[in-house]
Amino acid sequence: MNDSPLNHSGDISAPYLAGLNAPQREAVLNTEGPVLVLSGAGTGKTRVLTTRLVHILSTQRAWPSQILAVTFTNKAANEMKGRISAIIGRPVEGWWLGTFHALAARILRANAEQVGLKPNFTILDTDDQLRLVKQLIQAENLDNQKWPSRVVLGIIERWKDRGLTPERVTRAEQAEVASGRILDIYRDYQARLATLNACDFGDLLLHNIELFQKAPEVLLKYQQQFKYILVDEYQDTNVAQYLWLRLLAQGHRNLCVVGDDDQSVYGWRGAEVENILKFEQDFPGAKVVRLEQNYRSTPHILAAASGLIAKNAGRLGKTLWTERAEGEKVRVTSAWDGEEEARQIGEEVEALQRKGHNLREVAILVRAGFQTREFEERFITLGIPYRVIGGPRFYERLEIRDALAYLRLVNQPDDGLAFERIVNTPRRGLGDSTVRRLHDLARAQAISLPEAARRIVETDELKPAARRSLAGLVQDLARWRGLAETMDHGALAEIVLDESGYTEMWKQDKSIEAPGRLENLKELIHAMEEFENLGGFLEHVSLVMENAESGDRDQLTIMTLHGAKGLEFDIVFLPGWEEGLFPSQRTLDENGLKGLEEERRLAYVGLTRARKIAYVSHAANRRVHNQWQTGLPSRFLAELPPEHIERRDNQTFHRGQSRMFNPGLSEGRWTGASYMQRTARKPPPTIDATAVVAAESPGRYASGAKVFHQKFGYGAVVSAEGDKLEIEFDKAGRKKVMAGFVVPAHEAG
DNA sequence: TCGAACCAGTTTTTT
DNA sequence: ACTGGTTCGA
Repeated sequence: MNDSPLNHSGDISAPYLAGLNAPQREAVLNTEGPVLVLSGAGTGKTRVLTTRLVHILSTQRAWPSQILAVTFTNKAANEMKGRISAIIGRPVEGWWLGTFHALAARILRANAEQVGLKPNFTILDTDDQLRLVKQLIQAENLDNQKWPSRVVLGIIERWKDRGLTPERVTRAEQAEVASGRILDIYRDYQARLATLNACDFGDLLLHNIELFQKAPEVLLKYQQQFKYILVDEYQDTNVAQYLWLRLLAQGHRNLCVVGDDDQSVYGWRGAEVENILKFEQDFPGAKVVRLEQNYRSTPHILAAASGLIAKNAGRLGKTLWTERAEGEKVRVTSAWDGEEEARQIGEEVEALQRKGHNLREVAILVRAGFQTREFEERFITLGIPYRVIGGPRFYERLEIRDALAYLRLVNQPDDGLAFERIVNTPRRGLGDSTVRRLHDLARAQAISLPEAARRIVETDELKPAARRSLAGLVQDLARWRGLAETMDHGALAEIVLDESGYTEMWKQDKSIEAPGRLENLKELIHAMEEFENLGGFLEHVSLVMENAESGDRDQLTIMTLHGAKGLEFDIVFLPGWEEGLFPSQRTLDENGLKGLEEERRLAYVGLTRARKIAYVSHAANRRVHNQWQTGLPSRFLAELPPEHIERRDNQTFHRGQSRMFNPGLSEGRWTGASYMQRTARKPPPTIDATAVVAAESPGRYASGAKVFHQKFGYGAVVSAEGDKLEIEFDKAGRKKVMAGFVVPAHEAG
């Protein structure tokens, strides 16, 4: 079936093709050979993806089992499933449609022995990973202060993202981090995972790759099976995922990747924009389709976003256009501090409400999680219903992880990490010293921790009390395992939590969270009932667990820019556009220009979420970690094309504002940490209009001039450079301050 | 073994 | 300011 799809006259008139524009059709109909679909924001990407799958299926090019469709998130996978089943009129069954990790896990379960795992291997959660790494750091006598487990795990994960097993980490690279000590940890870590019959998320991919290399016949089988491969959000793939795809795609070479290089915002966790940038080289003869017609935003929003992203170098380049009516310009406002910014947005939201806008269609997109607080506080006082997306997930909660640890132990008797987690929860008098003993024994005998427990209770190694207690636990576990043979897993879970005393522990607990935790445990058991067996449930938990979506009530959404990728709203507020916060100083420090470009893409993502109106704002002062900082307007503000934005400065602030915008922000004159200065501890007062007006005439502060600052009090100018003053304050010491925020001392009042 | 006292580190997040 | 982790003393 290698002739052009266009020869199939039936294709063109198929009902599912109706309403697609020309490039979209091309993306759907070019089924053979490598295809790169560059889909800008709001160009109907998901529609193209699903239609393409339906097309392949309904022209009988392949069976569902011969199509591999890969997404990053379960949400995306579920959405795709839902849309496909809506078109084909039956549930999506027998498809290979899922996340990279879920699909890789499926392949790995079927071939686990080939890479030294048992098919019932455990997939570790982040918590397990961290505890493991911490143990290894201590065992290696590495300075825990200098190398916190989170950092070490991060390094290991970045290596894994790049497909580097310990043997493949280069010398140069290992020398960079703690003279190779981290590599030792990495090696230990992998060894421990092997003995635990466990793997982490990165391993799912790496073991697949190893499997494919070790067992070419297995690879061949999958290569032949997957006639068509489809990848969503290709710009977010890391090297390991790329290698995995490349291996699988070498059979039929029908690889279609969809993505947008301008929306690559996950570099910090290993994504490589380069994957999408070099797709045409990797897959010679690749057909490139550009989806550029935007169906989402107004021309002003689109132009503002396009103008901004045009500052990035090394793009594949797209020109988004729309047939939509002009709409409104992007509104830019300023505030004295974060509180005022929240107040302004709150007022605007109320105004929108009065105009009849549904709050479901309003979102506030922030750079960092801590920014949500100010808005929450404001909305509570105003009585505006809201929801914050991105809190702790159900399966990350303490009580859920504990309960799961019990269940994992029933499912996999040698799960050492689960054992360690619950050995003294609830309290059983089995503290550090006992656990250390178990570890020693386990290491000496090369057995698992639970196995060590099973053996040690047969000896007089432990004190009678500890021995009795541990023996009780060992017996319980064995008994539960026996029950698992015959009993429904939901009922079993209840018994386990009951008999272990875990439920009782929370009933006794008088803290305010305890009732909620008991609720969650009930919910957990409820969730289990939907699964065939315990193993299936645990797999689901580690790989496929979703946040329970709160219903679509009439409430506005607060979330991070990262979280908003792929979503859209009528009205979007983008607060906190200040140097240091957005672009984030840390990204700038760590990744330089590359980091800046990623931040800019994030800004682009934010703007393009809006269908009708986008509000951008910044505050001159902001409390971060309870310290007041003075922030300059983000350079991204200066990069928005002026003809597509509308300044909506409130009157008190207007004059000071214009000063803040002007001085050559886009010239990159100021770099690094000087963008944000740490200032005093007390909150800034509301702005005094006279102060701003007074500062209007430039150059009036000569060295030595006495000035007054709202926050710092009186001081003398040390030096002045344009708008930036360095001032020796009487009380607050030497600070760098914008001229707009001081008045001559004699005018202070 | 456990609670109180102290101390460091605070972006983004999925699987 | 707050949290989570570690350390120290009872």
